Amino acid sequence: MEYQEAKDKFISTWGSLGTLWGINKAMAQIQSLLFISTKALSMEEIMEELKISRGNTSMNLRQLMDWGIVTKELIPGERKEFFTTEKDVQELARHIAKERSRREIKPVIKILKEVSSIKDDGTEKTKELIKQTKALYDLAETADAMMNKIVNQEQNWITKSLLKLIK
Amino acid sequence: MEYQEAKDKFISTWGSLGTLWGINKAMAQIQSLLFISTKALSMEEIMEELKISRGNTSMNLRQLMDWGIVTKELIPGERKEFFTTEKDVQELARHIAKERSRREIKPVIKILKEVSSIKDDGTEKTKELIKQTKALYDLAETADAMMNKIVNQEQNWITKSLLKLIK
DNA sequence: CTAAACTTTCAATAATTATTGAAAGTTTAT
DNA sequence: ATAAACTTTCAATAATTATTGAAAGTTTAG
Repeated sequence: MEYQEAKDKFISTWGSLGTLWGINKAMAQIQSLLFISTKALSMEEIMEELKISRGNTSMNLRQLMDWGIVTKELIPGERKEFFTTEKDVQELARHIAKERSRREIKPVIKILKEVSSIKDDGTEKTKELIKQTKALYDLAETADAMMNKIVNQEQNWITKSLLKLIK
Repeated sequence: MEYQEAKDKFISTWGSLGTLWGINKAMAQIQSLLFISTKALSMEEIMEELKISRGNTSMNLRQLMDWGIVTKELIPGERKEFFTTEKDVQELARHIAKERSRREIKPVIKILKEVSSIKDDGTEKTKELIKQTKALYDLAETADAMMNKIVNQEQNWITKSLLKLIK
């Protein structure tokens, strides 16, 4: 496999994975492109490379910046803006996990808490609703806390101990 | 908040969360409904409750069965089929994690391995592609292994206790 | 200040994905 | 074997989501 084929394969795979995780294709592809680029890219270069429109590029770059994984870089003497993504995978994972927790998991946990706190009127169906949503609440809380803990630790400590556990 | 409101809130929240995770709305809603139901439900009851068509119900029940989180239950003397979901949240999480790993994560890991194994032609861009996809590969492998480990903990615990009992 | 260079916005449109419902298929009771 | 009870399939359609491109907005050089 040559460079170009490998590059295209990577970008399209990452793009389709993004879709499954609630991130749209263009957004995931722009991030992939930046991730393997050796230099910051301009909007023009991104459009050209991925064959997407100016508007699409602009909107998705903004979203990536909102997620905190892409940053503008001003190059002296250049009028246009250049973009780079976080290059360290650990840091990237940390950002993504943090955002997903904030945007998706936390709001669900809040609803689960509300639902599991309704007053028990003694009927079987109410008892079941309370019991099951309480169990989900506990699971979601634990999973969320665990994810944040893992993702916020210093790389080596956690990787080492987990690798020990796994192996 | 009364029972009906809490129930609706739970089903719609869970439904919209599903969408974010690559599971469609109807599928997530059917699972939620079964999750808080005190008894197995027929297709008729599910359609009625969620206001969805017969075809939609049938297709999504099948998908849920493919995921291994819903099962058919035959009730003696009844001609129609009844459905239940896994009621234990740990077991549910285990199933979902296992399926996601198999369907989404493993295939991506495979591509990452391929891409990161292209021959190094000495150019900077090839070196960068190899370096970055290799880093992602390591991260994905670790994360996947970790997830499976965590999610299988409960089972291991149970397995261990059972083994003790048997021996 | 003005014009060129560049970015953002957003209504229109395209692409994708979910849903319906009726016909075809299957199973079971008699 | 047949008819009723039930489930599945799938082409048509609806709903949702992504993308375009041109107009409006912004910044900077001169």
